Amino acid sequence: MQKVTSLEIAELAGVSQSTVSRALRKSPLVNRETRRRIQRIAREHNYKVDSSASSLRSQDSRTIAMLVHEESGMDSDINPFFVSILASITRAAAARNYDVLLSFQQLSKNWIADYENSNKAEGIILLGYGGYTDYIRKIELLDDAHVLTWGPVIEGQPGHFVGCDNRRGGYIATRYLLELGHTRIAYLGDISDDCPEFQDRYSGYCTALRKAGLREDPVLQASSLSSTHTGHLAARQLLARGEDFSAIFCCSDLTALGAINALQQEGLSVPGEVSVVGFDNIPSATHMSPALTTVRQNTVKAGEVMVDSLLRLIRGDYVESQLIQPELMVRESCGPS
Amino acid sequence: MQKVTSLEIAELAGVSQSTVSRALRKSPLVNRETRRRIQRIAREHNYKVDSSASSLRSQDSRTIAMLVHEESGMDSDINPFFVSILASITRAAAARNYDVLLSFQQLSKNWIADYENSNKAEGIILLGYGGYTDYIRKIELLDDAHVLTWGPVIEGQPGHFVGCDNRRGGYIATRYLLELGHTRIAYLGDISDDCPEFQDRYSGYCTALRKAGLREDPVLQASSLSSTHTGHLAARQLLARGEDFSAIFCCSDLTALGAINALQQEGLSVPGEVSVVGFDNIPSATHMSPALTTVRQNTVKAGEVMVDSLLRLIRGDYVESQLIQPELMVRESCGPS
DNA sequence: TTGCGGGCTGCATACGTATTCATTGTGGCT
DNA sequence: AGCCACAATGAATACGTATGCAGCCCGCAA
Repeated sequence: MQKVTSLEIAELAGVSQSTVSRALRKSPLVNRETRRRIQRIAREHNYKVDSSASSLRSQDSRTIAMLVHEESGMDSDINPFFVSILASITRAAAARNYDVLLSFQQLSKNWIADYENSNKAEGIILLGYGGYTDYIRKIELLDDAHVLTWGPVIEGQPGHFVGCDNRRGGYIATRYLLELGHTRIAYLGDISDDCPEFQDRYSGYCTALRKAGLREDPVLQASSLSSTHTGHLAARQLLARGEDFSAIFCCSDLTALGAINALQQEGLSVPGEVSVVGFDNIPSATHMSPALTTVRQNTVKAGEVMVDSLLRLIRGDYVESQLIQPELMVRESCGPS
Repeated sequence: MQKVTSLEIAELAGVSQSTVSRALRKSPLVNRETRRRIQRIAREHNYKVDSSASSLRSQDSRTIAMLVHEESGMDSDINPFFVSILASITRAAAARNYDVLLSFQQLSKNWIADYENSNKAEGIILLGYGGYTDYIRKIELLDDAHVLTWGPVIEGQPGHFVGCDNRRGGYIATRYLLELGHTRIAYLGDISDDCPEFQDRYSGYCTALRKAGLREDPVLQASSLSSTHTGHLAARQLLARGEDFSAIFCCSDLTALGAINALQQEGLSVPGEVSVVGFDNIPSATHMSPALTTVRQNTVKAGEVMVDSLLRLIRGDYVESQLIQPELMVRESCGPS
């Protein structure tokens, strides 16, 4: 059983190889009936266009690369949020007839050469590089490659980014808690430069507080990354301070998960004694108890926007960074003050 | 800025294109110093071998496809276990200089044609098709493609599978609970033909019980898939029956997560009043409270075994289905009877 | 009748690399 | 000196497709 080529299909159909190629690419040049006949024969013989040959000739691989950042050596908890967005990107690409190469990478400036110069992919999507925007921008400019990053969108900055409107997310979450009557609202999340996205969420939180005539209080903030572990630790830290608070806004759902566990361990009920809002709307947010009220990042839309933007970038069209608007998903983890 | 080819590198190095090609593939035919010079020049000019051309000429794409099953239309909770194994496969492939094409697919017999006949990938790894082994076997035999599936390994059956020794996993989990003195041990998990892996875990559970002079009791079993949602429901169902039990063996960690939530909601403490063992060792098992005692499927090893087996399959070597041995991770969710 | 345009199709070629085969130079051995 | 083995390189070609160009046929108008 050896390889079927367009030449053999051509012979079987009594036409030339050119016509086969044209027929299968649905060129209007070839007669409709001829095309159908060729398609039928191709199908019957299980023929598929050789993608290497096709890519080589047309200089188009119809493939994009998706690089997911991973800390060196860590067998770490991959954030379910990234899994959602990764899946969504993959589906969006498939819907547009693009294949997706997946790779987990540590930070390095070589993947551009590796993927684009080798013609393996037409463009690259970066996930999990939120903390390295400056670095990304430099590479992107230097190698003028087709790179699109999920991360914080900064007005007027060069580079191509798509991200959630984190300020607004932090704002609507906090406003909701304020509306419920809470005034001592804690924030669990890193606020250093390393996590610009969390910084933005915090900034939205501050804005909401100030609009309500309140002020953020350092004593009600504890650092956490996006993991149950750090969420748990941060909540314990907060409790250990003995400060009064009736609500917590968490920088991510995983953080919220860890925090709720810590609270429950201390005998505090959620939402009875403490209200909690998360961020991300990971799938298990629905299934926890209490079901988590959280800020939804629309991953389906995000995936589509990212793929579309990348394809425009590849075509050479002008592409602006885009903000995806979040929305509050009200569930069971919050109650009145 | 136009494309750099091996021909230009050849001119720059004062050699022929053949020599460049050989040098970059580290052929022993080319002189060591020549090779180094060529490598240096290639690096300096950011040259990368065009993978389309290379694949076309050598008939080897050095790519594998990873297909993840997804139910139609569902935006479902992707099991963290699959995420782990997916990541591990990707890393293992990268370590062996293979690229990975990712795709989420519904069940169809066309992907083999799509990936192998088109020369996009040399072989295919299937994840999440545990319930469709018969179907897979048929396709695999018909198209004699290079397909490797994560799923239940059945003695003497054709086809290429790698999977966890689920029977043993169920056995060691249950034996552990028995050793702690429990005698009324419930099982949460589907036991129908649709989930052969869960069937096997159940079978291990039964074996352990019988060895201890006990018997499985239908009243202590409730159906659940691998999700927090169904786990929650199954636990409630069990509680509603009013039967006495002091321990639960769950078919997956997500199930255990949902079950523990349900128990805690009912005011039952874990492990105080009920001991719980899970299956999978998903990352968050460590961070929950109580930290979950569970059966670890070694995803790192699984990924490597799968990639190695697939590559052997591609080379035409003989490949046996393989069982990965699980191990019990003792944490905090179990106590004495 | 001739000429002309439009609808299809075929011919020839190029994409960039890997590899077979031939060739060159070099040194060692008889 | 003559021969051979061996190391290193180059020339030429094939992988399978996509596409510019040329050609054919047919119908229609002049």
